[in-house]
Amino acid sequence: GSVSDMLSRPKPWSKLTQKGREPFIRMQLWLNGELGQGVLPVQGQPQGPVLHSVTSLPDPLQQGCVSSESTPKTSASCSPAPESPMSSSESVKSLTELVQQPCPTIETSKEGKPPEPSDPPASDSQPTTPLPLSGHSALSIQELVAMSPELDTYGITKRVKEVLTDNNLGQRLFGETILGLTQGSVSDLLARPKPWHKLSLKGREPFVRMQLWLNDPNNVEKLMDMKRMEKKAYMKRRHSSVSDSQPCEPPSVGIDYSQGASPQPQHQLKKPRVVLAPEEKEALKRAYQQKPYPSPKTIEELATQLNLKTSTVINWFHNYRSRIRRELFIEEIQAGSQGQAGASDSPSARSGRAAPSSEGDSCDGVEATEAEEPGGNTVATKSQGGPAEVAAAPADREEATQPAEKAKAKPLSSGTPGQDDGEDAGRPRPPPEGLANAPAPVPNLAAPAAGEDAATSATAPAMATEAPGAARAGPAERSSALPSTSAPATAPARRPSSLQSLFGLPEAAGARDNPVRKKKAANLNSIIHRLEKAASREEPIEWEF
DNA sequence: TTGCAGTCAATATC
DNA sequence: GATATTGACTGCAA
Repeated sequence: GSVSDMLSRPKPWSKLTQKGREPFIRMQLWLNGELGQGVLPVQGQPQGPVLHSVTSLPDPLQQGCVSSESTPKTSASCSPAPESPMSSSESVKSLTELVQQPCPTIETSKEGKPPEPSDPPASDSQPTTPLPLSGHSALSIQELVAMSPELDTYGITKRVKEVLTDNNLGQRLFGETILGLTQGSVSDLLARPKPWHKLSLKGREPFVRMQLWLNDPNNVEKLMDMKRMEKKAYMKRRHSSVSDSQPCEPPSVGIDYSQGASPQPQHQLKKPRVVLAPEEKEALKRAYQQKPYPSPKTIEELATQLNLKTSTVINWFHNYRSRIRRELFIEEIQAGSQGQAGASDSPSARSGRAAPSSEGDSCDGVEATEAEEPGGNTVATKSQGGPAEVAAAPADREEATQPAEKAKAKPLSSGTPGQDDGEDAGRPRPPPEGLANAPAPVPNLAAPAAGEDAATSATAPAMATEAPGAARAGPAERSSALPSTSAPATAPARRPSSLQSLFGLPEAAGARDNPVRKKKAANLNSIIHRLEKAASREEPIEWEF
């Protein structure tokens, strides 16, 4: 719809916002042949991200390519003759050269504003966001992201971590300066990188930036310089504030923002962060095990029973699903890189990193999944329960996903099945029950009733069948993979070698994770999702608590 | 409307 | 003080 509208009623450049200009830039690039069809599957990718940083570029940078000129000029200004469709390789080559230059990033931010510790990069897309590239880089980074060969995200993060550690550089500085991300995001990214093919274009950007950053050893030096400057600035401020006290720093925490120009009384608006109690988490996890995609009604009930806001419950499920998925990715990667040691190794590896997480909640799913398929049991337990059926298809015990948690739960408590909610033993409720003792009103999601079963069982077989071959179609993957799969899959193939040199990569790296695993995971997600969908549609039976 | 990706930012932990 | 965790939010797509 947007495309149609845009094509039929294009707004004049001058009336477009930066964001609004993006599509035109893309079109121009596409017309120029700089963006091969498959190369920039913008569509596949959740909108705009690609040019996101372009829009957020500091003006000076923008001028490079995304100038006030009419969009069409854009590419022209960046790259040679607009008419002579620069071959991707050529364009890439030029980009490469640009990129290879010592990244101006640091200087930029440095000059622009002394890295004031306090300055919260305006909420908007990091106006101060350092971009590792100069002028043209604005677009270049986008292009690079779109055209880059498959990168080994795991390897990149590993290297980055090493470099940061070796040089005693913090995630915050690195994130804000090089990636334009906050410390938390950087930490998450470094600890749990998603495989390249599962990343959207936007999601790939940080990795490309990291790779570019790694390519130039000088960058480390620059970052260290920045660190020094930051420290200096901090000391200065500290001193000054100590002497003249007041105005500056009381702001400390949340006030930074208000100072800017927010007319609203932010302090009051600030709502306290919700912190779920362990019992609540356990309860939610159990609910998740039973139903990763709870119906609104179920959510409502959960919220009521746990005395939480429904939005909190919803968010929790979203986050949990998402994070479990990521854990799974890591598993894949690790499993893949660690000499396919086989499933066996994963558990340990897992425990190594994920486990640490407190109750290891985050990994729950993963572990389970991995450990997986305790499958067998699931089947048994779930007798007729939805997923259970699926299990029927040996190959796909994947469904274990949900049960997944179980594995994890185990440690928690070899709980007695059925306890708290007076669950009936026979119930499919995942053995994990760790929470048995769960003090809280842990809702017990009973297994779907007959009705659902019917539905599920009906579907299951079918899916099972298709599983092997169509594995990748799994929903989980589907969504995330769609864009990536389609694009990257093809792109790398015909990608100019220059790109490889640019990224200093031997080639598509690691992502070649264990296909079997991938398949299983995809399959699993697919099955679960469908089952849930089907089950919820049925409605007849609600989970019992 | 729902689910997801990507993030932020508060808070917990090391 | 740095890093890890996690609830919430934004923007999209289907």
